[in-house]
Amino acid sequence: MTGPARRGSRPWRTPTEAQILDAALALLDAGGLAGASIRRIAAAIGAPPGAVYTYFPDREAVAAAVVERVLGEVERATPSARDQPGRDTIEAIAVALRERLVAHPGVVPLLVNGPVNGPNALLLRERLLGLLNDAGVAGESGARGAYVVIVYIVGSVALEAAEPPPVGPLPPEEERIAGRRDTLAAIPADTYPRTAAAADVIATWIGTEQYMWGLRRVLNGLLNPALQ
Amino acid sequence: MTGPARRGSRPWRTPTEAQILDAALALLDAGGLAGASIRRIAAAIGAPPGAVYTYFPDREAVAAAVVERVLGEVERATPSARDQPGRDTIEAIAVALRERLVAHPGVVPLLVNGPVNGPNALLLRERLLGLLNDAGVAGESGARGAYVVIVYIVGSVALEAAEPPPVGPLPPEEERIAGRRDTLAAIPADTYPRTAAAADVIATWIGTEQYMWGLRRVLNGLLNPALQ
DNA sequence: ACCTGAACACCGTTCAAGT
DNA sequence: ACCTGAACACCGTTCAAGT
Repeated sequence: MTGPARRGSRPWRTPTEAQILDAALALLDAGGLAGASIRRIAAAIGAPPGAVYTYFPDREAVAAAVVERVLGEVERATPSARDQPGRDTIEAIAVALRERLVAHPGVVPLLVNGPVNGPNALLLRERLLGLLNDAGVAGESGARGAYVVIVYIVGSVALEAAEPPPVGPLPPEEERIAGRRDTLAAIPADTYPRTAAAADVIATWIGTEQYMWGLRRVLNGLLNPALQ
Repeated sequence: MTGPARRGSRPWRTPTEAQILDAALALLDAGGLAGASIRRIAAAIGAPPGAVYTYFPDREAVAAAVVERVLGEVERATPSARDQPGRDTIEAIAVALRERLVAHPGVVPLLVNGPVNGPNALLLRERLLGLLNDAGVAGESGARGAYVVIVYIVGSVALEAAEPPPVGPLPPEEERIAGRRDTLAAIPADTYPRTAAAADVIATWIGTEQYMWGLRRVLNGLLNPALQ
């Protein structure tokens, strides 16, 4: 933090830093992790590869900044909303996180390839801790419950983004579910009878309905006093 | 499937295939994803880089085979155990999966970088579907519930393995928790008051106790008839 | 028929040499 | 003081040339 304080809503110190992150995100969206090389990012902004190292120490730092940018979008998409119950706001954050990350599936592997420690990540964690408290779960249970919610969100999005195609934007949800249904239809029912019987539901595992279904059960398990 | 049928308990057709996977897993353990290059794998078995392509079409196929090998260890570590309730066996599988994956943290990113579709993965899914059924949750709820369990396991392990150091074996759990406690102690309490207040619990998020705590709540939410 | 080893088109990162 | 562009040490993958 040697530069001047950040001003207004622009989160990056220099135009070039923002240009690099714009280019990195666009390349991640278009070509996945492999497409977002330092050399291609540099080429996209018309600079030699080495120029990137004026602003970021290494590739990992660029990745971390891209994650931070996307988490910032989630932060801004879910205003504090102090008037609704904590549980509803937790669900709103979970929905916004999935929505933003599925919109940028190339970013998802970055969540898992290294620690997520930026200010926006810390802010989301802080908010979740408060919301669990608002929902009636305080102290150690609140802190443990917040992590279960994080695990559910990250795990869901990671498995969803790991589906083919690994590059380019994800097709619409119905299309991906239809593709899974086709794949599942080829599974031998004699070897995997339960899978075959449940194929139509398994096809929808990566969809919004399953996400909300699971989120509600997870929150039930966390927030119901009878189950503590 | 053009080769001869697989014989006995050896899951790989040729010694060289097994050699490649041994070398890949050892390199993943030692140096993470970046350390397990095709060229290094080939060097480890004393072959030119191109030799790997006699057995695997590309790097992704090697990665998928390594994942399959680790999932096979889980399969063998959790015999069917038809005499205990479904819930207990689900917990046993969840424990075994985490144990095997944390032992090979370099394998974890592979779970998320592409689809996991091998026979051992399908077998684990099949077993989970049956166990949810045994635990009293059938039909659509059983199929949805199985995925929530998978999401919880994969999400937990992914976040745990994403902690530094990204290469080499993970230090003992207590050591990693102590490291997290030190990091968390540096977080400004005025900006993140709830994080600071809960720091000692947050430090343990990556530990066995949190994993079991969350697993039980998740299963409570899934298996309790009153919450369906 | 099979495998090798060289080659191709890339990487991330560094750093002397220029301005 | 800053940036460039070339260089270094790597990649994954292909394939002609050998045996």
